[in-house]
Amino acid sequence: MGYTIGQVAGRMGLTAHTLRYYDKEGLLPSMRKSSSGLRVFTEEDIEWLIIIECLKGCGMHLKDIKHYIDMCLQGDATISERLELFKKQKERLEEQMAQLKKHMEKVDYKIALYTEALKKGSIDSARRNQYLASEKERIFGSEIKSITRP
Amino acid sequence: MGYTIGQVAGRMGLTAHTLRYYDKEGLLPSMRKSSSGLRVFTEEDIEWLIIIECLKGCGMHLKDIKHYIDMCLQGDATISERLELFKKQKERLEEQMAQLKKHMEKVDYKIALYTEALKKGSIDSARRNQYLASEKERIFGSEIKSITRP
DNA sequence: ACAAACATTAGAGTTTACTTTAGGTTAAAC
DNA sequence: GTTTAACCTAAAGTAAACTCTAATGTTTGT
Repeated sequence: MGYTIGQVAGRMGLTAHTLRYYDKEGLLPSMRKSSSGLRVFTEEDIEWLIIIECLKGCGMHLKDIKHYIDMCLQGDATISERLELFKKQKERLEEQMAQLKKHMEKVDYKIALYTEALKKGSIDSARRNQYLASEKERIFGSEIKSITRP
Repeated sequence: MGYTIGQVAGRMGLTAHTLRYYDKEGLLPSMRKSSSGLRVFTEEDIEWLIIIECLKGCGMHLKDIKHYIDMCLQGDATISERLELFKKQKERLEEQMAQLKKHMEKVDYKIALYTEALKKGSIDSARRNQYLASEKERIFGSEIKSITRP
């Protein structure tokens, strides 16, 4: 009673290759093989896969997922550690979110600039040079005097 | 009159390796070398670096940055294409943002679950099994009947 | 004039999460 | 009973953006 790797792959939206890879990486602790060496997926394996998908859905790396699985196998003693893991993950996500927002601001600025340029037919080089000058000032301080273009 | 690779690297917060890599990838179109083969960074090179940093700050891949630089070199004729590039980048960022928000929701759920578990000393296996069951239903439909754990 | 600090190159290595390939074994269908 | 579809392993390949190595060359300071 069980599923073949192909059946599970199809159902889970993964490839058989990926499932073998997960197995090799120790993400499927309940995996068993038939006498002839074929993987037989049971309910338990599928549950682990669902957990893996959930954690991937948290943006977690496979290494951390592996660590989580190992902790699960150790039982309730690791609950606080598992909570910590998710808290750290939340921090990571928040950082990424902040980063994305900064990126978005820059992109919006560029879109505004180029939308304007498209109207005029050429980019506003005064504005462009002003940006470069201020960045140079920020990065090089007073080391650079000339900020004009050759 | 110019800067050495080490000076620029230090000032820009990059390594000399990275600058050589950028040069090799064609991201520094104005790079010149001294008679003895050493890179001499001019104002213009630094301006390109500032532009590269800005675009990296938009979350853009180096390949797209290279493309952008090539378009800049072609002048005002490419303005509308450059605008398109940033609009596409904005879409990409919005997608990533949506993804991150989904991740965050899942992580928050896990934190709630484990915070509760920590209080009780063990995880709520009824709740856990309910989640697994609903996911299995979603993924496998009616194919799986038994949803209990061995 | 010579050492220390800094530069050069080509090319190999790193990371993550797969994906592909090659060469074979097993199971299902007819 | 044979073809074919699906499976196996081990190992190499991929992408991005560096990062490092080794062997060598150049510049600067004393």
